[in-house]
Amino acid sequence: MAEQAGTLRRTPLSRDRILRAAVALADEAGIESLSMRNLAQELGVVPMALYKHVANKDELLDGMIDVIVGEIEPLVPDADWQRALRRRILSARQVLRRHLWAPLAIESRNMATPAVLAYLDSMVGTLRAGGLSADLAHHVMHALGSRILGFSQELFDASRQAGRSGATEPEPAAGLPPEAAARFPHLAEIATAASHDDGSVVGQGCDDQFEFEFALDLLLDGIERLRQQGWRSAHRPG
Amino acid sequence: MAEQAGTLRRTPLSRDRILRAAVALADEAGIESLSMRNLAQELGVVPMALYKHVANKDELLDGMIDVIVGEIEPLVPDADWQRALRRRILSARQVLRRHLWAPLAIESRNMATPAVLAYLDSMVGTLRAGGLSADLAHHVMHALGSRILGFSQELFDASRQAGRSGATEPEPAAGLPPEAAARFPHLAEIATAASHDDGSVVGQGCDDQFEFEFALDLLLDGIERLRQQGWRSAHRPG
DNA sequence: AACGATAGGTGTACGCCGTATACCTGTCAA
DNA sequence: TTGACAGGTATACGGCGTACACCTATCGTT
Repeated sequence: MAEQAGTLRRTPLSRDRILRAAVALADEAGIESLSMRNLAQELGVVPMALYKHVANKDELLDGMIDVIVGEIEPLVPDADWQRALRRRILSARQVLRRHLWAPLAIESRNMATPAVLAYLDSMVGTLRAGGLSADLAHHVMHALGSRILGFSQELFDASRQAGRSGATEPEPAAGLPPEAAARFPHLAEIATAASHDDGSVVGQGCDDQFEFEFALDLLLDGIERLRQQGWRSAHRPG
Repeated sequence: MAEQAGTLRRTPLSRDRILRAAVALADEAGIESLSMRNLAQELGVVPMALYKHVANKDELLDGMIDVIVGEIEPLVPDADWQRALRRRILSARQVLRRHLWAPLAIESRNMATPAVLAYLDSMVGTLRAGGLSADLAHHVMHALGSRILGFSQELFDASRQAGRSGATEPEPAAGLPPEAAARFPHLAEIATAASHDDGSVVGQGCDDQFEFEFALDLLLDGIERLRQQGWRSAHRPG
């Protein structure tokens, strides 16, 4: 392409090009194969060239997170704070479904990039505009936690596996193996409960999107109830 | 100690001794400095010796998780499912506060060890005994997510920092720096809200334990309400 | 037109990491 | 006495992030 002899130069590196390539590589090959060396190769460049544009790998990861935060739908004003928040969070979730490595990356970082802070700030703004006290809004942000960014760490979660290898298809196998089902009867029972048409098991028949919305609405409804009651923090009544 | 000349042999390795040493090392020095080499040195042994007792580093991490799951208080029967669950989850949280590396380790593993499954199974048992349908119990387990194991991934969390380095003291600094407070007014506002006697900011004055219980109770109360309503899943009415 | 600064890509090397493989050695059953 | 075997050792390989010294094309200034 741009690699012909002599005169034609390769398109130059830039922080932005690096970040987008890194996101693409993590999307396709999994976060565990995102190394400075692999990334450089992908860009047709020697590894150390990257360091002219990003300080180190941690900063690269921060930049990648900023890229995907930038993909979240902007805030849509709505008189109903619950609806506005819900909509944006579900948009964030759609973004993360395209970038399965992101939860692990976010979890492993220190989280202080301006893009993330701006996103969080606007979410708090929605809460305040909806009539929540600063006090309550504070606790709500903690309660929602990573759900605000569109993910939650499930304890039995097929997508975690998928997030490492770049597998996009939904992992065919592995509910409870039969001998485990005998040892853990309650897990076996709920594995087949809430299954769908196919009567399949957790990880197969279990609808991630439904589980996410179920938990989200449980929280949002509880919060709205507190707001209506004019909830005030009663702890450490100093 | 047991290292004297000739006759006295060093106390022999064992899987258990390795796991406990690994947990101790992660507790003290942070998970990022838990390498097979460091661990071996800690045990006065050559790195490859460990591989006679654990298959590889991933299995080591699984074993470490099992160790800490074993530290969680056993289930205390209670007529009130909410109280029983709450008590055990808060016990799990106390355990994790002693092992700040654990959330990151758990998050990064594939999660299928029998010890964890047994723990989850007993929690589901509590829900079922409390009158929740298998269906509802299933969704509840997803909704609680990692909170069942006593942690939640906060987005602004000082303990994540602490979880990497082995710092045990609660990280003195770092609320919002002043120029950030100007750019993110809502964050600045809630940072000082819900502060305590000292009027300090998120990460300083913010009471982790309170935030955890606030979110937990929000969920548990919402669930109990659903149970009383005889909630049934209405989605995908196939 | 010549030049020096500078931005950006290169090459080499260091010290970590996990772990495969082969080897040694002390213990104990036969 | 022997020989199998469990468990600790020695060496080595390929990968990682990245420090450091180097080269080179570009461009504003003289």
